[in-house]
Amino acid sequence: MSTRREAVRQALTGSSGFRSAQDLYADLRAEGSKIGLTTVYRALQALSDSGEVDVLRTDDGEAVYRACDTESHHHHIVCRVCATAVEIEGPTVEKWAAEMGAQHGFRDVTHTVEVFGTCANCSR
Amino acid sequence: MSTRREAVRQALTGSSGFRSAQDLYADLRAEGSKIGLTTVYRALQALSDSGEVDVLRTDDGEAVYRACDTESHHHHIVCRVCATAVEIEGPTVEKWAAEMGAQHGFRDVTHTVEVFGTCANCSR
DNA sequence: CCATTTTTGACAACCATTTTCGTTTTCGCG
DNA sequence: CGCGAAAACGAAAATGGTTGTCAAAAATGG
Repeated sequence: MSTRREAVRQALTGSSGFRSAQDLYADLRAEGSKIGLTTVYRALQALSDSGEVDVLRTDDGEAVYRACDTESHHHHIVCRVCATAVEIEGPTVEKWAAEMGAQHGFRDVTHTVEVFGTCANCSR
Repeated sequence: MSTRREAVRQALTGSSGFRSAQDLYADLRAEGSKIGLTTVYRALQALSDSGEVDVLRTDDGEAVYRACDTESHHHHIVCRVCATAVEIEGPTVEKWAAEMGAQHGFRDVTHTVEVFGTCANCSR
């Protein structure tokens, strides 16, 4: 169902790195789609609710989305220049977070980790 | 100088955990201060520029601030109910982030880590 | 085909944050 | 003190990403 949502998913999958809703909207319009901004937001919300995409907030408060290859819990290392993201795993961090929680009496501990850097391409 | 900025700093220092600009504004007004919202924002921006407070974004895009005890790099574990924050250190994570960066050819690697949970008090 | 439900998109509403701008306060200095 | 420049302030308006509204359009299924 819902061709539109599919279009948003593909626009997201087709580009590496984190994209904002407005970015995706612009992309789709540029391709000739008559999609509305509202629908892009709705699609992204649905996709993030179902866990198909990751969401995080930039420092200026914009929400950015990314389609992930794996469904399991993982993190990213994002290039601060070109926004390319590489998925990374961190058993170390997972364990550390859990330990810290226990140590301070916290329950149901979750965490967000984002690593930023300048990728090999962009640092040349 | 700037009595107002001092008032904001104290409002922030006086309360544990992360507070939003609007929260602090409400607090100050409740205390009888005639401070304006604009000034609260300006003060918080100045304080964060000078590194005296930490800033991060909640999932709904609001900016929250916290006065930290130490000036060195560290992270927090935040109660998702009462927003109380405990400072934690993570040599493990620092090392891990650096390693991951090197491994994928990233330079100037930085990272943000936030741990959330329900604190002992609130989980009762 | 028609009725019902779902999806869509233009537009208005929201709300945190920023800008603008005229006023007030602070500060340096005679 | 007293005065003028500079900084700080606050009210109100503007901004901009995101969400809500609602009527039209498309899918669904008798």
